[in-house]
Amino acid sequence: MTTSAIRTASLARRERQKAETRQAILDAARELFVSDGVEATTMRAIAAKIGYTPTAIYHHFRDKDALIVELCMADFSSLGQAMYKIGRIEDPVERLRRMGMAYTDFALDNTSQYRFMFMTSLKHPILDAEGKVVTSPDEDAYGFLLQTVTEGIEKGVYRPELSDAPELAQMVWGGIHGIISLWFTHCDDPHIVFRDPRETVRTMCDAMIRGSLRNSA
Amino acid sequence: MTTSAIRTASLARRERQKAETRQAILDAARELFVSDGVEATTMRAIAAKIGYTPTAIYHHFRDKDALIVELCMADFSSLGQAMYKIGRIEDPVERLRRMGMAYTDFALDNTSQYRFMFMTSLKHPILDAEGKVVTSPDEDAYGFLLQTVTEGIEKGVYRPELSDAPELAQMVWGGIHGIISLWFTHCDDPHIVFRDPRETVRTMCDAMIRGSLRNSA
DNA sequence: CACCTTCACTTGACAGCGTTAAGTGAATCC
DNA sequence: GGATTCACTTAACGCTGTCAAGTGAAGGTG
Repeated sequence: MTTSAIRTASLARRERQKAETRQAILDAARELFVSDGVEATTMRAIAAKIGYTPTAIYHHFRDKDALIVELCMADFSSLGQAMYKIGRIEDPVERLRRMGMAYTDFALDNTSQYRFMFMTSLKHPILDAEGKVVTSPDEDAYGFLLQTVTEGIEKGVYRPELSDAPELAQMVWGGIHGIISLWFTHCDDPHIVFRDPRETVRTMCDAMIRGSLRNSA
Repeated sequence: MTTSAIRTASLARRERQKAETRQAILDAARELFVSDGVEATTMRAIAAKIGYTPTAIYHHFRDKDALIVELCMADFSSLGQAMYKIGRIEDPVERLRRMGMAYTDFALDNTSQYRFMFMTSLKHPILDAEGKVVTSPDEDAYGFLLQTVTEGIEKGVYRPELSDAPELAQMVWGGIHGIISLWFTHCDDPHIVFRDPRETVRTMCDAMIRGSLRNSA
């Protein structure tokens, strides 16, 4: 074994060890984050869970936001996968409907992640290791949505006045997001009897799509 | 002047003075709250603005949430007034549409208040002086919405499968809320070109209502 | 082998937050 | 004139995210 080979081997081990602690931080953070939510998850608690001091975390993540963003990004890949499957549906209208329901399922199954990614304003844009702005999975999902409504517009299935793809996409996304987020923040409100958000979303999708189609069936 | 008259007079003065400080706290808090948002508004900053110590505030308000809830309640009366005017519109469908737009205008004109009341989970239910749960103006507005969709259902203007008033109300409320809240949290996102939320809401209301009517025009 | 460097991690703090128990002093009451 | 009330202050508590400086083991190099 040459000296350079030894160097690279030990370097590799060091990096592997660092990656292991990094992963340990992520695992501990995920557990707390999912069970307690963002704000109740403290750097001190994460550190204690893996037997480090809080400051150790800062050698692996810029700040708390960066740590949690990384957590969420990993979970969001499952949304991406669901969207990918749905992408094979030919009819852009049926695809849109299915995307809406998949999005809803994801939100209700990953409440902490959803709350953080879509109901919080981040301090910093998401950056990768080289400092470039990252295209996160939720933006992939948005691109997917945009493409789906664009296809519908191009096929002429929507009413002529609904020709703006971003507006249409934001209408659908916003609408679904609203039912979900209102439910998250207000489902304990004693004054309001909340309906199952999944059913309300379904009703909304049906109504919104029916009202957007050219030949309103 | 009898002794009891003196007593009530001085009592009244004391109470008036206390009410004045209370109002001063509210005024200072509103200014900071509107310009900086909830989280950036600290008890210490409010107190400094009126020349008191932070603890003084706790003689007038249970905690920070209670103070801000009271602020918001006052501002929400303008939404209530707008709703009241709209209530005179005969056609429940047109009324619904107008309510949606009034709600949107209110949200975009009172962003801090809206964010706090609808995008935050409160720790405690809102209580009045006697400790009873308060019916806040936003719940009045919800009741208004509920009544409007109920009227539409009773008049038979909506499709027969849309017979659940709470679901319909939550669909409309949630839909509008989603566009607004998504815009609040993500309008600075470099990946997404956001359309004017007012226009997106209008498009959504048109589509949702058209898709909900029995004789889809 | 001995010295030097690297760097993951710790120590000990800082400034800020919401909140509270105890104290003060002026106004009020009897 | 002494007792009482109470709006407000003082001084702290425990918590947060975060950082500058230090430590010590591992690895590199003469």
